[in-house]
Amino acid sequence: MFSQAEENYIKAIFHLALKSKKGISTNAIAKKLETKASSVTDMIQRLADKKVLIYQKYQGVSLTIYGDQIAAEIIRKHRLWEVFLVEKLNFSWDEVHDVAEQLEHIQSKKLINELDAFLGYPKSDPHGDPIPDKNGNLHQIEKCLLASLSVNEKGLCVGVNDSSAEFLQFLDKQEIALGQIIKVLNKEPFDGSLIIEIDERTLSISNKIANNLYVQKYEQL
Amino acid sequence: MFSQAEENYIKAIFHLALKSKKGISTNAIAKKLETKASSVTDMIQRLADKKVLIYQKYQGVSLTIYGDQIAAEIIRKHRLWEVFLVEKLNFSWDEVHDVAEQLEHIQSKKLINELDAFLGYPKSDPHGDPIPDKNGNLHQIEKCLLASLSVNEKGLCVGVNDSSAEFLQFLDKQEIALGQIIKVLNKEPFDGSLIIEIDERTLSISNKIANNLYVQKYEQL
DNA sequence: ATAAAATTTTAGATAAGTCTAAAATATTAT
DNA sequence: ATAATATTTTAGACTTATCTAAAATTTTAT
Repeated sequence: MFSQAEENYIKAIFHLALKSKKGISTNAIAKKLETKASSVTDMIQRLADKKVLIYQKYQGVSLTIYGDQIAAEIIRKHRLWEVFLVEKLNFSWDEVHDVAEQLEHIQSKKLINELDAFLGYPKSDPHGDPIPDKNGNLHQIEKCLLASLSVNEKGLCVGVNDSSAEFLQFLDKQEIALGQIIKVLNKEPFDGSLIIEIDERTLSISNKIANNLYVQKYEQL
Repeated sequence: MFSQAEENYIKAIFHLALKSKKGISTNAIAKKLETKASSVTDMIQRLADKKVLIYQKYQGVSLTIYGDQIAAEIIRKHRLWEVFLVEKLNFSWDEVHDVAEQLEHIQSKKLINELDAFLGYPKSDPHGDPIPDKNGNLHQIEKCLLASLSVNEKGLCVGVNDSSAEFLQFLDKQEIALGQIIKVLNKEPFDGSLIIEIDERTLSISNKIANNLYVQKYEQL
């Protein structure tokens, strides 16, 4: 059994490890959790004692298989609760995060498995991120950034890279949603912006937007 | 904002106050929360500083109006979650308590009000206890103990006094459930046991059982 | 290769919440 | 009314999780 603080560290390290492959630095964890490096050192020493991660002084950490398993369970809970909030309780996709951060710490195997069934065993959360199954297996779908598509390629909008409320609200305002087909009409070399066709509309989107939207290339569908 | 520990104290004091009217003693709180009297003294001093309760050394405590309000919110959350667990997630009424104890601490006004709507604004939880409304108003229905009925009186089974898993499982085994009509056929003066008619069956139940089942007298229906 | 800069760890402090043991107060019984 | 008993509070200690400031180590730049 882990405290909420411990669970937050485990989850943060798991997310950081997805993007880096190398040992996760103390500072990276501190930044992610908005805390001080010294606090991180304390906590990772404790988590190392509990066999959740491997730690060598000054060399950063990496989760053990056990640690990965725990992280997957927390992420499963977080994402299932997000689906629940959006599908059943009328939350919008930019409102779910803080509440899911709380709900992910509730301890009850039955609760989460029944919730999974109640929701119809969803495969991904409202932001397109995959939901680990009961055994912690995370099935990543084949996806790429919209920015990586070439002119005239089409993609199915399947996820967001940035889940901040600002970005999600921007997408809402532009009526860009998961499940839509996006075709790249043109790419501007100067600033990396894209002209896209979506839902029979033509839109211009910045490079930053295109680098935060995931699509599944059309030929992969 | 209150910590989970503080919320647990507030709720415990609220429940104790329902049954006693006088100031709630340190020992009573310690017993209810399975902790030590010295820990209780520490905590009630902190809660008194926060204006949640009135405290005079050696004289016990009583919640302020503010404290009552907070207690009602926590109880509202607890009971709404219980309804959710039973109605949507296939929990039985003897399984909900521990999970609801965790869920009641989740902070989100929107969450709880949407949950309330999603459940169809239930008036009582699976044990027949009333659910406070948004404003903390608790609408107690007219009810009495089954043991207090006279021979030949009928009552609608509306709640339990003891919510322990053992008692609830006993009721399940005997197929006694809320919403059923119970008629008292006979009362045994020697041990206080009752012969009752329920669901076209005749049952003998002990005095202890009859003192833990709430009914609404037939003429009040 | 060594100095400067950045990162990480250690040491010591703080706050919440708990505990045990001892002291203070209140209650009960004679 | 006073002694015995029970309850409550205080004092001091412990754990978790955090912080600041200083020391240790690693990385980077010249």
